[in-house]
Amino acid sequence: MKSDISGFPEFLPNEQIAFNNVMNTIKEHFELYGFVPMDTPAVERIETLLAKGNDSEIYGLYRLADENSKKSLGLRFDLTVPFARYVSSHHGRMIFPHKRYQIAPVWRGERPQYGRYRQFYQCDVDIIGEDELSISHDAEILKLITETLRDLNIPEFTTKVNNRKVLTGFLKHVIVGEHAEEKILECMHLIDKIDKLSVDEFWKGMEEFGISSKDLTKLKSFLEVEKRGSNEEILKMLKPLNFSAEFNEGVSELETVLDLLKKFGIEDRYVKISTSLARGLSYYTGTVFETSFDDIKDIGSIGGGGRYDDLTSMISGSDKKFVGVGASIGISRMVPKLIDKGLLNCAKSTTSQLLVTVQNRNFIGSYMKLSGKFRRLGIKTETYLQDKSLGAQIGYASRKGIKYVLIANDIELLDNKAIIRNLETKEQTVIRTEYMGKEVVDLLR
RNA sequence: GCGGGUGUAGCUCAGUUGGUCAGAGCGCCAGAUUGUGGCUCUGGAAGUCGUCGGUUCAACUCCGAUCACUCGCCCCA
Repeated sequence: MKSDISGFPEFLPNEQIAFNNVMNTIKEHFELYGFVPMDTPAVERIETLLAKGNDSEIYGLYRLADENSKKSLGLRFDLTVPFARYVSSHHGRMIFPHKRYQIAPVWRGERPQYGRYRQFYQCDVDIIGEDELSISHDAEILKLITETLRDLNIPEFTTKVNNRKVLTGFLKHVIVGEHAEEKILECMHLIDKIDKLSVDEFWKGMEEFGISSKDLTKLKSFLEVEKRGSNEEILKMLKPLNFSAEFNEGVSELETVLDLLKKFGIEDRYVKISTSLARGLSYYTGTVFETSFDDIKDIGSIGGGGRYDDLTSMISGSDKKFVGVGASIGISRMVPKLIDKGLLNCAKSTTSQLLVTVQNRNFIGSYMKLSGKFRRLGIKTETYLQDKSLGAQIGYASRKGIKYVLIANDIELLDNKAIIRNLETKEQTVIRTEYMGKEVVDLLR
């Protein structure tokens, strides 16, 4: 992937087609589950953005042209904050549970590097309810994400699942005193990074939270549970730990979600309990999950999400409570990687199915009319309008990946005859062009 | 925000201690092949060597500045 402006990727035609195919597949799956499209402005008020992110994440701070106005806008850095704002301003006219998806670019003011951009697409799905939302939706979202990724024909992937209450239920008991809440959050983030750190680094970091050595031993065995077997076995080991009521609730929710997934027909191999998974975002309160490729480790996660018990409180002070569960797929990171590795088909530099070649330019109108007949049959058709030899015209089709060319000289044209050549098999078929129907559509498939 | 690297044709890059060093491969265009692409062969177009300044008889080569891109860290998708 090359970008002329650092962090703002651009694709060549064949890559863009591959990217859009991925995006369309995701969109189709989201809609198959009844999620409605949603779009919001690229900018939000700075106050809204700062309610969640920090300054460095907001790429480009724009002040409105009116110098007297104190209002300033910034580019969104995710799709959740705009969604929260949207809900808090339109909830009176929305129907709950509300299911929406949004596939759109976001911008971040971070330094770019491989697999990390300043502009990238997020594919978000969320289900949001007023006051409460069945935990079945957690499983539904996981099912949707799993099926979507599965149907993308990408390499093997696994989704790690956990429940925030499992972690907080434990940590609340071992981290107490001043600033306990912040420390718990920090501690969770450290636990989340356990795979990236060395054993020494990790436990050295843990010491800073003032956890007793007895509790650290507990934590250690707890974190190692995930390495010991199947989800069922892990749950069996977690239950008797009985760290606190909240912990038990988390384990029970985790069990419910996994049980539902089984009932919903999602195979066990796609989902794996990970007791160390927390995810960075602070608003998650229950189920959390994160998906990565099994064999491609250097790009991090390709998607993730979770449950949040209070979406809009960070935006508005209203007493209304909106509970949601959502997920996001990071296609801007995933697609270029798959292209680099040759794991995504990007042989075609065109969406055309047929090229109508032009041999006698005096009949250009007839060729165009003929093209129109194919278009009305739903066949994506190009007419070759440059003054080049037939060989060059076919070469053009071949290089772009157009599978069929139509060849006809003026005599054939007047006789309502044409040759359809399949460039992959070299097969040629003579067709009649006055009344074309299903047989032509089948031929060009 | 902090710390490295690189900048020569559309792309990937080579250019020896400053002195025919402005090159190769791929791609592109044309022809061999007057209705039919990929292969092969032949020929062709294409670069103010990132930019500005300095050192020198001489700079793609050395020095400085600047811009751009890039890789790590932080953070994230």
